[in-house]
Amino acid sequence: MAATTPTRGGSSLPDFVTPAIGPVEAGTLARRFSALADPVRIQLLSIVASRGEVCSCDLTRPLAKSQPTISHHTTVLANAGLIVGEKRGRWTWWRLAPEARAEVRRMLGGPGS
Amino acid sequence: MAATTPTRGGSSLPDFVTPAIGPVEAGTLARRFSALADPVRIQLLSIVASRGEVCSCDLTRPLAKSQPTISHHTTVLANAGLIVGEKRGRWTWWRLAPEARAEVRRMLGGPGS
DNA sequence: CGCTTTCATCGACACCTGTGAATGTGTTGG
DNA sequence: CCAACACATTCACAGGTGTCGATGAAAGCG
Repeated sequence: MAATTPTRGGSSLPDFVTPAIGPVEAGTLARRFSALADPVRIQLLSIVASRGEVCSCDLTRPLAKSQPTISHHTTVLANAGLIVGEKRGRWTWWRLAPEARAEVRRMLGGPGS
Repeated sequence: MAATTPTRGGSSLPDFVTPAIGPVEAGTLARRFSALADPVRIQLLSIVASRGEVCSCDLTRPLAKSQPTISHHTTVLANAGLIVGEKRGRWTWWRLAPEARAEVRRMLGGPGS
């Protein structure tokens, strides 16, 4: 027999490996990571994080994207629970979601590399 | 005048906001998050992290995916620098990349929620 | 030497996603 | 009121991505 045989029908372990993370939680995590898997959204989050509060009209120029695109990205980030928007007057002000604030700053400025 | 006017052509700040994260670094981060933006890869990483060393043939059944699909996901994770593969005999053994080990465990088991 | 096993690659398909023009909705200001 | 503005929504399209069957390459086994 080989030195170290992969888990076939071995008796030491069940037929299949029990994942430490189940499919449901994996989907939740993947969906959250998907919200961060876009350069525009990373920069958008970075701007919101650095300025505290930003309206959409202040995002189109630095991100060099059209207004519908910016609106799309803010919606994605909001649905992921990373930012929250408040309509004041005719502007929508975006800031980091309080619950995700620490995590976002860790993701962006943390030991990413 | 409105209470708080968005940064238009204001004189207190430059015409456009300087993002705390530039486009290049944003792309790097986004690419890394893209590798985690899939439920199968999250579970795959979780299995590798919990068992230390796994060969591809031990992944097809718990993940309920075909062999080419597993090969695709391991390639993606390896290209992202999250896992490393070593060919021993006819099996390819996967384990967490040493540089990314702490980060991966934080991503999966950390205060993700 | 064949035969099997393990994995990677290719090709094809369905699906998802980022993008922007056009349009709609609500608000402000004259 | 009506015009201008900020933003969301709709629609359409190009490109990316997950998936698997088929095929190929490399390594062990009899």
